[in-house]
Formats: sequence, C-alpha cells, structure tokens
Amino acid sequence: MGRGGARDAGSLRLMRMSALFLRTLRDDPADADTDGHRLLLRAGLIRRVASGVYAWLPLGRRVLSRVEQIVREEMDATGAQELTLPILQPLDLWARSGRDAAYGPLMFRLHDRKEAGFCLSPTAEEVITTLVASEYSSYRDLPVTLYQINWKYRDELRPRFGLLRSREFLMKDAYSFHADAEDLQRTYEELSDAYGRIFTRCGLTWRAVEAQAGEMGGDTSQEFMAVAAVGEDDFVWCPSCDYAANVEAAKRRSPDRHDGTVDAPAMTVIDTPGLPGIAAVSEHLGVPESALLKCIVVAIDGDDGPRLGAALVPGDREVNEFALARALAPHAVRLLDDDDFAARPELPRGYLGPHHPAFDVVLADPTVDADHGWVTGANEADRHVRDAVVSRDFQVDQWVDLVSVAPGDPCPRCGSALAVDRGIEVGHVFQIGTKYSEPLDARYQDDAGDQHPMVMGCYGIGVSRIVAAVVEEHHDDGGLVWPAALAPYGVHLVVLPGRGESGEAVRAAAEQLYDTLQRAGIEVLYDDRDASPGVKFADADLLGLPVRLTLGAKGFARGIVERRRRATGVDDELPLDGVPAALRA
RNA sequence: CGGGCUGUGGCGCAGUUUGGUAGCGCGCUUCGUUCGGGACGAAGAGGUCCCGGGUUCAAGUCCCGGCAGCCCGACCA
Repeated sequence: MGRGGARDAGSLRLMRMSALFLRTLRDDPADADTDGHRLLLRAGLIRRVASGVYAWLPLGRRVLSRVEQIVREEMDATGAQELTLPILQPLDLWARSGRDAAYGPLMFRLHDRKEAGFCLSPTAEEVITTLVASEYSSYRDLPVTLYQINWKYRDELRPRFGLLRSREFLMKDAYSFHADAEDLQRTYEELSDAYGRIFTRCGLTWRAVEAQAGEMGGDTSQEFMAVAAVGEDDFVWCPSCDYAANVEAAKRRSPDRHDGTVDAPAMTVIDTPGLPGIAAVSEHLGVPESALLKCIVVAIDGDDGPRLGAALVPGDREVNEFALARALAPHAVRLLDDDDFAARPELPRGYLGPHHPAFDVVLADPTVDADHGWVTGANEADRHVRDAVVSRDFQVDQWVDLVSVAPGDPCPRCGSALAVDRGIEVGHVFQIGTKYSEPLDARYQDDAGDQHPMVMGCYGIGVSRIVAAVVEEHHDDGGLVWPAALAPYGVHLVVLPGRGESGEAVRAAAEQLYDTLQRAGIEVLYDDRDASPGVKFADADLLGLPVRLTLGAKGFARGIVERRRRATGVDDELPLDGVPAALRA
C-alpha cells in the first residue's frame, strides 16, 4: 500500500546509520521557536537555508513522502486526478483574474530575459482554470476534479515557527469544475470527508470549522484545524454539539435585548482627565469594564463618499471586524487609523461616545440594550458620561451581533457554553463558484446550447505544514514520537556488540537480523555505528521511530532481542529467531 | 512598516566596554583506554570574525553605510 509505493521517494527500505546523511544536534538551535521546529532541526530532518526556506534531509524527505502518499491515496479514492502545474507562472494570467494586485508583495515576482513578468505560484486557480477552459467546453465533460502536490511560494511578512509559516511550502491543491452548485456541493462534501480521513491517518487531532465567508459573499468554506497551542488561529467549538467555527466567523446565540424602560438618573458628564481607554476609566471610576460602552469608529465607503459609523459593544468585549463588515456589506469598512484621527479633531480619541453628531450610522450589539445606563465617552477630551441610556441619550440605527465570540458564550445551535482553542490550519475547502471561471472565461455549453461559467471548488492541504503540526502534537522531552503512518522507518535496530569475545557474534547476529527484517518487508534503520550505548539510545529517542529493537551481548546470549515502543516506553523481549513474526503480532 | 536584539569554525556561545594578530563547549579526525542511557585521556583539522568603506602603526573590537537573522508590535478608543 502506501509504504514503499512506486512514487515514494523513500522507496529504499533500509538504511545503515553509518551511511545515512544525518547529523543530530545535541544543543538546541538558537532560532527554533517551537518544540516541533527545534526537534525537526535537532533530529536532522530539515535545515534552514534562508528565512522561511528549508532543505529536507533524507529522514525528513521520507516523512514528507509519507504524508504525500496518504494525501494521494485519499484524493485518488475520490476520483480526483493528479497532474502537475508549473510553479513558474506568467503574471499576465494573474492580471486577468485581478489577483496580481490583490496579492501584492505576498507574491514572489521575477522577470525573464525579455522582461516578461512571472511569479512563483502561491496557488494555482488561474493556471488550472485557464487550462480546463481550453480543454473542456461541454456539460458532458463535467464534473472533473484535478489536483497537484507541488511547492508553493509566499513572501510572508514574517516567516516563523519553522515549517508552520514558511515562504516555500508543499501544498496539495485541488480544483473541481461543475455545471451547477448542487454538483459542486456533492464533490465538496466528498473531499471534506477525504480530508478528515487524511488528517486522522496522519495522527492529528483535528477539527473542521466554519470559516469566514469569502469577500464575494455566499461562498461556503471550511477550515481544518490541527489542535495545537502554537497555532496561529483561534477557533470556537461546542462541547455539546458539532458546531465549530474560526473566531472570525463564529457566532453565538444572539442575546435578548432588554427593550424596556431603564431606571437610571439623567446622564451626567464626569471629568476623566488623561484617561483614554476602557481599562483606565474602569479603574478610575471603580466600575467593571462590562459597565462601559465601547465605541469603535469606522469609515464606510458609501456610494456618495465615505461615511462615519460607530460600533457599540460592552467594554469587556471586542468587536468582530468581520461581523461588522458583514453587517455593512456591500460597503467596504475600515477602522480609523492614526492619520484619520489626526485629520478629524472633532473626534477625541479615547473619549468617544455614541451620541456624536458626526456618526452617520450607529450599530450596536444586542447586549448594549441593557437594563442599565452606560459609562461612555463624552465626545470631548478628558470627559466621559455616566448613565447613558439607549434611546433616551443615544440612538441605535441597527442592532446586530458585533462582539467577537469568547469562551463561555452560548452555542448558536444548542446554547451550551462555547470553548475556544488554538489550531494550525492544515486544510481549507472552498466553494468558490464562478469567481475565476467568469474573468478567465471557463465556460461550458449546456444541453440547450447555452453558455454558462463553470462552477468551481478549491481545496488545499498544507503537506509540509502537516509534518510540522504532527511533530507539535507528537513529541516528548526525549524527542520526536512518530505515528506509525508517518515514521521515516518502522523499526530502529540498535546493536550493542560490547567488548570481548561475543562482540563479533553479536554484530553478526544484528547484521543477519537486519537482513531478515528487510526480507520480511519491514523498513528498518540500523544503528551500526561504533558509538556508545548512550549515544545510540539518545539518538533513537530523538528520531522517534515507533519501535526500537536492541540486540546486545546479554540478550544475544539468551537468544532474545529487546523491543521498546517509543510512544509508551514499554519494553518486552522477542525471540531472536522470530522477530518479523513477533513484530507483526 | 515601527520598536528591540543579534551576526565570531558544522551547532551553541565568550571575546567588543578599555584596539595589539581569535577562544570555550559540543560535533569532526587520529591513537589509546572504555562499552546497556549522550564515557575518558592525548594529539589534531577546521574561521573571508555578515558585507563595503573609513579612522589607526595596528580593527572581531572604534566610526559611517549596507545586508541578513531573530523577537515583539502593526486598529479595540
């Protein structure tokens, strides 16, 4: 099956450590910033060549090949077809889709000798869509799903965490083409299922989460997150049902508005000199942050010029910018920056309240309609107000869920308390629709002879990132702990010939065992080095192969080999003359 | 893009304050002793001290200018 497949770059089933291109590091590399990154370097799987660019050494290359093979098997099982697209891509293709500008400096750009523009592919929608458009033109051709496993390039603002955010990375990218949205939905679900199988086979603890809808609106999108403390994405999930979402897209059960009269004294202005900010005011007045009203100002691009909007949430909560953008779509929204505030002295930063005459529209989270008045800005420097009451002291034009979902908020589906975790995004599936087929002219003719743009899905998996995610999840103080499916070799054979008469015999027996294992189809890394037992054991722990077999003088005398399982540390003994059978048992 | 830190042998670091011809640990080579959890001794190999310019009799060290890397931040009033 997967192991030793024809495409497996690591088809060599065995290796002597004396010959392996490997130098383990005893000291932690200075630049490694996560446990996983540190161990990948120490164990000699990767080496940094430039910022965010890594060489894959033989052991690392084998692991990468394992992941590739799993991805390939599961993709092929869905009927997807593998191909290879160019990494070097003409820039004019990207201009046609408008993504040349959209990607900006994130894309590596270069020129040929004729000064024609090229880029190093950060993804391949343009190339694949153009390719399919030139080959297929009938509804009879559809659907089709194509994929490749290829190196991708992004000139990240800040590469970090080794393979987790690198500038060169191995990605499986798939693209499906359909006549209609229903057909796309079917493939989308099949591939989502395949993704789950892939991550499970790789040994990851993962969760599929709803992702932020695309800027076009209506796009369906799911992210696959490997649960990890070093992850760069927060996601919300429900312990009681299957709801899970990226924090950007997360919703909570919308709270009820109070919607009644509020028994509060008249609004009064109070002096709060030199106290911009929720925390400072809260401390100064001795009221909880939740009693303050946070007022965020945004510029909204309107049809007749920019307008000003205010977004209101309780002081202890944060505004979800994406929710705000959704509420104001299709108009673009952005928060005011330093320059904006400098240009508008009528907006005293840090002392803004919802009753400012400059606001064209006021949006508020339902929790703002509370049974009490609020402390908020007085719209003049060094002043706040107390007992600001909805409808009486300020008006709200639109009630909409605006707060970023936080742990403990009620699940939108079942009402249970939501939890928040960090994750590494290892996969993403999109129903992208006609975003590329329209500008790139990928059309088909239906049975009535009419032309329609193809409906597309895009599906990505970070292959090299999976390696990083697996290592973050599977390691201990001693080193890596590979899940069997990804381990570069299945067995780590250590020979300890010792001194004296028996040494030669022990070594000969180990050589024979090595040969026997190879014949039995077991992939084995044989530590035949003339090194001390401590060195060999430490390296075996560091490399983290699932099973370590030790053949020493004492065991040899008794006709046994010791087995230790890396993950559990459990030891037992196997008869020297029946090792392959015992390993399979 | 802003702030901070760092560039010295394969890896980890000292030396820079106070300029004087480069050092430690690990790793590597050779020999000997050792041999079940990173052994010991002895002898070695290996360095454009990030790059360029300047000051100086003399620059890893001082000055100027670059480059690279790492960390933090880059909207929450």
